[in-house]
Amino acid sequence: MDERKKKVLLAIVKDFISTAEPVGSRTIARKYQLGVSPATIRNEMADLEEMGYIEQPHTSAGRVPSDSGYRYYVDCLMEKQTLGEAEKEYIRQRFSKRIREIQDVINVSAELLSEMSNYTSLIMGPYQKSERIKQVALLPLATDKALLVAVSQSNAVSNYLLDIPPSLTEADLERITRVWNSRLKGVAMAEIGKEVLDDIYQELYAYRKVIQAIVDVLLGDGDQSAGGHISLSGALNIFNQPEFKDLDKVRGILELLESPDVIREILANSPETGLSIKIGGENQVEGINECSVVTATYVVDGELMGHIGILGPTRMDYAKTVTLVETMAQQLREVLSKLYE
Amino acid sequence: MDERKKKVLLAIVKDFISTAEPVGSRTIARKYQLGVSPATIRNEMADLEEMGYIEQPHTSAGRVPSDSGYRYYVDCLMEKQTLGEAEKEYIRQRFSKRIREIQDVINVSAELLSEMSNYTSLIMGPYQKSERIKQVALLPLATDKALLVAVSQSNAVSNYLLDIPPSLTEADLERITRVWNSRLKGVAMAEIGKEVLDDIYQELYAYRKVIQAIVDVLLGDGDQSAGGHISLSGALNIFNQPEFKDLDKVRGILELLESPDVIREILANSPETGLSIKIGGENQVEGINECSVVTATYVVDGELMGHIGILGPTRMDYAKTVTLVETMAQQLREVLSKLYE
DNA sequence: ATTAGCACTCAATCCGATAGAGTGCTAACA
DNA sequence: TGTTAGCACTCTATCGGATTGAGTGCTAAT
Repeated sequence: MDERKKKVLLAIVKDFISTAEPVGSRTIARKYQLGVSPATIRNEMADLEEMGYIEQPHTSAGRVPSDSGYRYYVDCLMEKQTLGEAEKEYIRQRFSKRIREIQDVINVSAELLSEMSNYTSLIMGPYQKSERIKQVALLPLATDKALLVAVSQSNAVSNYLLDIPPSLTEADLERITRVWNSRLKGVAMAEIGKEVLDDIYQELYAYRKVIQAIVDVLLGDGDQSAGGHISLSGALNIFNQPEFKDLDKVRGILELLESPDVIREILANSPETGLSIKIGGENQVEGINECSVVTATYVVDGELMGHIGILGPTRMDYAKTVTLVETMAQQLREVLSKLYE
Repeated sequence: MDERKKKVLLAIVKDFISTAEPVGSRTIARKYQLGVSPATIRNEMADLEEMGYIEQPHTSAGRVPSDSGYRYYVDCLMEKQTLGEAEKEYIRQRFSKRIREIQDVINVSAELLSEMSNYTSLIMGPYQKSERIKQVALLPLATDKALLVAVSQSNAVSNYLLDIPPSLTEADLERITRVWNSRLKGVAMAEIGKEVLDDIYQELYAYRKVIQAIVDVLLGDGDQSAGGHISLSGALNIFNQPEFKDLDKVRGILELLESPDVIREILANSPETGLSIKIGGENQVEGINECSVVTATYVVDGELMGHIGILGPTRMDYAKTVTLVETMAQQLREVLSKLYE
């Protein structure tokens, strides 16, 4: 892979990303100064095609990057980009209001990501398990039902209806709450292990069933199945992409995005740390083989809180998308840390 | 409007609803036994067109019902329909589980409506204002923040973050809660008028600011702007409609449906009681002039709780849709009444 | 009043010609 | 040996014209 081939590949990828049209040798020679004639470029292109980096939709069309072409671009050719001052200012401004609980932060982030990228943004989290309990309360609703209210460090509130033995009085509930709060304030959900519980059991042996129910509900899939809340924004941006001018394709994608489980799967197999870029067929999830996904995680206090990502066509503006995802993950870390202090 | 014209119009509407193709005189003569020749039907059709009930996409095409044509069909020609036993059973079965709080009921209803109609279902409610308060609680989160938890008669839980004066102690909060619950249990939100409040103010004069904040948040747009929660299901069903095989049309509708406010507007101007059918241009909302909306309200205990509706193309199966909406509104009334007892 | 017959209209479909973009190959050139 | 100009070739997209077929409106006969 000599220098000139790289330049040609870079030109093809860039041009195709911005025009969505197969790019020919003449175009490259004209728009990108390589100092060689179209014929030479054609030779290089033939080589690149043989290497699998580009392909031809049909004999007399220009070349289009293949998945591996994009991969090579992303790994070796792409120049880092940084957000403009105006964009940074816009982000700051959007984060400057309405931030009381974590869900506000998540929603704003999702909107920002999709607005600024023109693709679809996905955010998963915060994960119940990495949250610290700030407070719980049990409100009696009926003789056999109570409402469990759990507030996390980040002011996320969860409610669960609990079935309780009718014998429990209001005073009982208050006592459970009092003990629980005194022992478990600030403890991460995941750490509510047996040791901690034993402590409480000792004191509240009579109520062990209720305690167990509370633990189950807090740890388990009380709210959502594994993976926390899903926010999605800009799903309809896919209508902007010329490669999705086909009704069935659009429908397929939109149907996938309707399922939180699919979104969890899309986001889930990205690494714990750093950025992940999945290009076209690299995606495990069936049905988004013409899409790429850029994901990152956000971490607070050393705990993995969730994943964020952008989904767009394989012909996405990787440089910009990567910058956006990175910036936003960073923003999330900062804003959430403040919220947690 | 003689008898035969009605028959011809009915045939046109029915045929177009089921085939989505303009219907010609020959088709009518063949498929619907009117005992007359195509030529006669053509004459009737010319008359019907002059009356504005049908129109021609172009000279050599068949006829298509106009908005007024559908209107006449709905008002005068449509035969009532009733759900099959299998369908009723399916509804019963879907309602037989997971019903603990009102939102469960709403979600199941929305899914059922869209599944069974193949159109898009919209549900608004329950309205905060018609809910009765079962219980409130104030949990201290920080020195200047408290969580207000309000549980309604139907076990709907709402959470609000309140800013409170740092001077308030935990005991203060408990006292407010106790007085509030003893005075206002079972009172409808809308009835928290000045008289009731005066009563509380008297007892808790020192806390009047907090009380006022609570009232504001419960009554006002604490949660959503006027109109309660919005559930939507089956938005992608419009991909099934041949008249929406155009990307831009689909996009337009889907964009509208992304906005809760638009949905509120669509549902809002339907009458307090009974069924409403808005056909095409009869809809006030810009952008759904090629759609029809069938709506009804659900009422519990004499209180208007919310609106439900189905949105589909003007060429919708009105008979079936009406039956579905009516059935579901009835179901909602029943299930919710049980939930409230 | 109804109907058969017929001329007419118009969208949709198919077909062939054309234009244009782009390639690969060959031969010439530095 | 690498580069380039030239050229024949391929394939898609587009456009116009002919054809088809469904359906109408009108007229004249029943």
